[in-house]
Amino acid sequence: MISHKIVPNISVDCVIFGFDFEKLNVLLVEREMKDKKNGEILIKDHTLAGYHIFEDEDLDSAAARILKGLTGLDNIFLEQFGAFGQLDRVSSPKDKMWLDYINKGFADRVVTVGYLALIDNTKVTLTLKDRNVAWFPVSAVQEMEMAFDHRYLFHTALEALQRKVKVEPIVFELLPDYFTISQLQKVYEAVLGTSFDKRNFRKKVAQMHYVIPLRKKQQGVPHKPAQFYLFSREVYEKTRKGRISFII
Amino acid sequence: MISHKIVPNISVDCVIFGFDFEKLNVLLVEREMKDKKNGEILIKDHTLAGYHIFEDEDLDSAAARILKGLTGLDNIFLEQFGAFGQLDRVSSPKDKMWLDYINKGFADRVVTVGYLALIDNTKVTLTLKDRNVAWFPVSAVQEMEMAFDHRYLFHTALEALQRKVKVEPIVFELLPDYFTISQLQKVYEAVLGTSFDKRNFRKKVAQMHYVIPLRKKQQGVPHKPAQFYLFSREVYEKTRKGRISFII
DNA sequence: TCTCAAAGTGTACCTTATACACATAGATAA
DNA sequence: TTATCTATGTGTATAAGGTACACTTTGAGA
Repeated sequence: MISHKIVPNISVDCVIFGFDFEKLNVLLVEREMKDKKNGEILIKDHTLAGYHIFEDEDLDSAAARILKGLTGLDNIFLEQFGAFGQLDRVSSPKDKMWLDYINKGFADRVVTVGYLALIDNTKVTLTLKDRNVAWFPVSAVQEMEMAFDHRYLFHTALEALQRKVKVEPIVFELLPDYFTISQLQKVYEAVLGTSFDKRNFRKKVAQMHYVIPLRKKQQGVPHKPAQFYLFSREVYEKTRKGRISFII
Repeated sequence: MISHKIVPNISVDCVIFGFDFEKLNVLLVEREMKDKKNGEILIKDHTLAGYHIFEDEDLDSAAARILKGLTGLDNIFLEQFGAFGQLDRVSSPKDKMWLDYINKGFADRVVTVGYLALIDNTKVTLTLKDRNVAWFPVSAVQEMEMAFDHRYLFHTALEALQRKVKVEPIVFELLPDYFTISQLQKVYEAVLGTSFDKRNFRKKVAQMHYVIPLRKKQQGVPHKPAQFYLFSREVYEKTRKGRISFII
């Protein structure tokens, strides 16, 4: 195992979104610091999954490394949503105390690059069991204690996700390979915080030729079983319409 | 005048777009290095407007500083389009030689944050007169020698611009305060590399209530004088429709 | 007053968006 | 075996927006 030198003033933070067929969640790491003498809890809050980059890796690799370390998953949808370099972003008293405490040679001034990750919840739930890492509903984040500027990063990531979802077929990254139309509708609703008419939604899906029905249905559900579909990126690329319709 | 310490491994690069009522242009800086003895030209190419950030400024300020230094302009539209940290982005032989030559204490490994700037050409043409800085048609960049990974940054910026233009009213940043509908159409065409039907375009503009006709017309033109319009961000904010129409 | 050049205008057709209510399949329990 | 439950799955009418297409108008300058 090679040990890598970190770049003390550049980091990568991942906002990892997951969908549990009900709501949108985000993966957060618990941060806890106790007084060495009396065990009093001095810090207890949450951070995004992030770390400094290594001298011999590029930004995307750093993000992928962090994601793999946390979830065990490779080949995850991962995309930058911004770089953040406010002078005071790691310098609240609490955060300074934390940086002293862990003492890893990070700089006072750190520019971080934010990455947005989308993962299929069903693939990762188990892996996390015994770590200080957990899923939280996106709606809960606003009331949580967050380290550094991570609440802000989170919001920026969510906004980026909402923007992208309307323009690129990325919700599929949040679903398993096979999914039903209702599930697809629910992801859109969860991400955008809206709701759609079922019939109109299905009409739209019918025009997405890259959402392909399978010869497979749900089994064992106490109601009419739903048909499964899959997303074909190949068909998407071939049939995408470069519609120019600028905003009014 | 305070002298600032630079951060040796973080920089900001600005892709500055301008529009001359004909085509889209980009502002580039000429880079030249001559052999100290015989005067032979060893490097002659172009770079984006960029520099390392200072220890006491954030990313946005660094970009604004660079823009101001080059154009003399404040309050310019400026938006990140990505962070770039490939290991080899500043390490071609030519670029290494250049970094040795200017010898400013930059690191071998530099992460840069790309900023996209949009400016009204008419405001800046004069200021640049006697500098090694000039406008180049966007279409010419692919055949130009470019330093570092600046051609790639440029392309990424252009794509980001094309995406944003469809979704946000930012083309107005490329026009003077008063403009005609034809000029507006030409910016869209120049940015997107397409052309539109005049009547349909005007119908669209008629629905953009934030493009407001003035009691003012062109003068001295050898044809029917066009009416001037202005862009009102205030009206835009109030009347924008949050249309959700995800892509098929 | 004629010419030139770009500005400015309208209509018909097609595609997409929206609003809205009931029948269907399979599992479970009586 | 029949009834009940629950989420799936379907169609139509209207409004809004997109697209294709050709001629008239204004003012400057010759």
